[in-house]
Amino acid sequence: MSARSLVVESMRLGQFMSDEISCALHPYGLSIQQFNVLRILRGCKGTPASLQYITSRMIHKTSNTTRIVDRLLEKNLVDRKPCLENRRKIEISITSKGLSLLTTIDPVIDEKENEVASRLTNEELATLLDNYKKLFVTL
Amino acid sequence: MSARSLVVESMRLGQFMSDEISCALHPYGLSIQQFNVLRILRGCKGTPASLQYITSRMIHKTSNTTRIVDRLLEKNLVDRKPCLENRRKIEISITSKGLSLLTTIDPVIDEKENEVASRLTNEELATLLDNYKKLFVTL
DNA sequence: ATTATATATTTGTACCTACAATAATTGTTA
DNA sequence: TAACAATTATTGTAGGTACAAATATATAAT
Repeated sequence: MSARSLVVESMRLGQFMSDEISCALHPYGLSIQQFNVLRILRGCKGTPASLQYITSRMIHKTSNTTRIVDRLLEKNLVDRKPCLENRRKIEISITSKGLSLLTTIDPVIDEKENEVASRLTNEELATLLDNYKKLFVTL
Repeated sequence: MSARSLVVESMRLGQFMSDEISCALHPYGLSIQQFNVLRILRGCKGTPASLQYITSRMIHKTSNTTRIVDRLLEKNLVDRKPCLENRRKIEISITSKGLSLLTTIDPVIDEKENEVASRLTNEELATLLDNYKKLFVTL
């Protein structure tokens, strides 16, 4: 019986977290996936990323990264150039407009994350993350 | 730092659970949401449900239940009738075809749920569910 | 070198989510 | 009762997910 609860409540919690972040991002016109891609690109510190690399770091592994990047391009938050060494690849990088948008959003997301996490003690949080690891040993 | 992990890993876990179930449902041509609606209707034990009621019991609160029910109707898994007492409402019920499909699928889902849950001891599972409750006290 | 295979991205389609607007019906109230 | 508000469901639209197929390029094999 609690096997079912585990599955259902995990999905509910994931949805809850996703809703919290989506809602905080809404005023900035970014979806959670667009935000994610921007943060991945910032983490590259200037080195442009391929679509493949971005996809590998996303939560939804089968997201269609091409189309998410399309929307970031329309807003001039990222650049897209063909890769000269390997013409199958494209090089995607965050623009200064994208970086400054992230700088604005950062504290908002940090606060939201801390607010949610504050409902658990440090010990509870550590235990929870530990149990997560046991649950998806796959991959 | 682990505040961010909490949010991100909770989303990942939710996605993982959702993928596991979706994958198990795939051979039966049902999406996880369609399956959910069928199970909600079975729980009504003959009493037809309104769209509103179904929506209130779904994981994604803003799902467009009208359109999910449309797809179940096309497959003759549910019935839809206008409600005579309140003509704004409609009455949705599961058909015998829907019930027998659920009977077929039940053991497959049970096994999947048990398989995932078996990665934790009973005590870990109880602790996990307990922490979930602390996390979404909202609503 | 030509063919086959692998890699990297794009495109297509069905379904879903989120949000807003609309329409129909019912309830309330002045 | 007429006007206004609330309830219930439907429709519209933009963005996303999942899966499969297509395209282009690169690498390997014969």
